[in-house]
Amino acid sequence: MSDSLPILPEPQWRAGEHQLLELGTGPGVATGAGADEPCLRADAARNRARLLEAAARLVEQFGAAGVTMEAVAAAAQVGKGTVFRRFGDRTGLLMALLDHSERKLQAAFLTGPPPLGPGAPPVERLRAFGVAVLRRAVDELELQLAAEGEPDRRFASAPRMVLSAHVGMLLRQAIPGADCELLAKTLMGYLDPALIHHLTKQCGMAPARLEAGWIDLVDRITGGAPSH
Amino acid sequence: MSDSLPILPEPQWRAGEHQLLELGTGPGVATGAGADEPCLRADAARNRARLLEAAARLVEQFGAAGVTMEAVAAAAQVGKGTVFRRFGDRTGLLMALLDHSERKLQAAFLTGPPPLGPGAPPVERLRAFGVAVLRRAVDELELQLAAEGEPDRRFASAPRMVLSAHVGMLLRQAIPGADCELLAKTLMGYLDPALIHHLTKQCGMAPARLEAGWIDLVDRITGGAPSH
DNA sequence: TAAGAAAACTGGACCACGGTCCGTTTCGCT
DNA sequence: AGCGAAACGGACCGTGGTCCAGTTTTCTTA
Repeated sequence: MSDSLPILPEPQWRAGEHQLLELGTGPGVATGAGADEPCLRADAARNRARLLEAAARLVEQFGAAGVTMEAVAAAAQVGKGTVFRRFGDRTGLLMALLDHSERKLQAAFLTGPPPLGPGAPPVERLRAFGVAVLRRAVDELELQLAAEGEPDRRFASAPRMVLSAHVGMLLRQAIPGADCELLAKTLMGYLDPALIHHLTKQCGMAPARLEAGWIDLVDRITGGAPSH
Repeated sequence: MSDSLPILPEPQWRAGEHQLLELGTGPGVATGAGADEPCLRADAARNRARLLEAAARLVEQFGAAGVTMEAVAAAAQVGKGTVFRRFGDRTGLLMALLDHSERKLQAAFLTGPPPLGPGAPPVERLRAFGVAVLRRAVDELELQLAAEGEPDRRFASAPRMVLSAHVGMLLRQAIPGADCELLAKTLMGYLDPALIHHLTKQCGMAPARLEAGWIDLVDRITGGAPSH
């Protein structure tokens, strides 16, 4: 009975998608639509590119709501099944669309210049981190919102976990005695796209106030730890 | 052309649903399936009760995923359109299902005994509040998760806003100078059902640690404000 | 380098579910 | 009883997601 099922279709979407920390290869950020797909058949890679391009076109034309799996497939002249095979589900496609700026952010705080990157004291890096995420959010808000899938996958997504781990690391440096894992989740909660959307778009709060709120929050949580 | 549309279907689902603070009528908590629908036609009220009962049955039988609008309608011997007319959408139905415990919680911290209710110092009330929400979450986790609809409605839902407002009020008492609205959202983020699910079910974190984390968080944010 | 086989990919038919619409029925009031 | 408003119910639609038969690519072997 074990030979009838062909070893599971093997979810190979996720190959090359939002990987966690694989950016020790080159000096800077990937230059956009370069060669970043390691092991993908020629036609598959081609179709993947066409799908992403089509999806991006749909986004800027009709907004995130216009990114329908069938529409993307049609626009890319590809079968619907192909879209799902490549990206798993709608959420996966949207996340792939966000992947580029995601990596840019990761590179910035992992290997970039201070105060975001290494070199500055942790509390200062924390402050810069939040501001960077907030600024990035105001651009891609719609996409980021649409990319939030089921509630239980929100926190399990690779990009979110990278950010959370980074915050946790900085917190451990700033306040070694605390439960930094939990505090990191709290800080990340402040940067939830849905919250940002709610506060800026529905409550009409100015982004500057959000940034100030982040600074204040970091200071409170780190309890006036030495910032330099 | 203006007489053809009957003045808008008038979204009267929400009548009697998760209202904000209407609980000054009785001494204690509503006794379950009592008379809490003010203005609803007889057949409508009857069907509403049948629908809720059917939905609850489905939840305990197949879990929240089993609460399909068609299944609920069928189980209640009612047309599908009726379900939508009454509850607006799936989210509305799930929220109605949670309404009861929601009101119990609200009553507890609004008019109940200290330390949750009025009478205790604000910081202490904050601590008790978080613990209460965390404890409630471990029961209804699945339902609460399922009831989270679109990301942009998460923060706009009436129950969530009530809790947030309450936390904000306590914070204003504890730390008058701060941006308490923002800090309240942060604290509420810690109590996000999706986060609780992630930490307890996916990361295997013990609820006790979450509760301790809440206490710590409150203390950090209120900056050692007098707790008595 | 050519041929053959296995693995991987493709694409569209198919399904389930959320949500809408509108003709029909029931209720509550006078 | 009669009337208008409200509620009912199920046909209908769009979309996310699955499945599998057929095709293409790549690997192996000669």
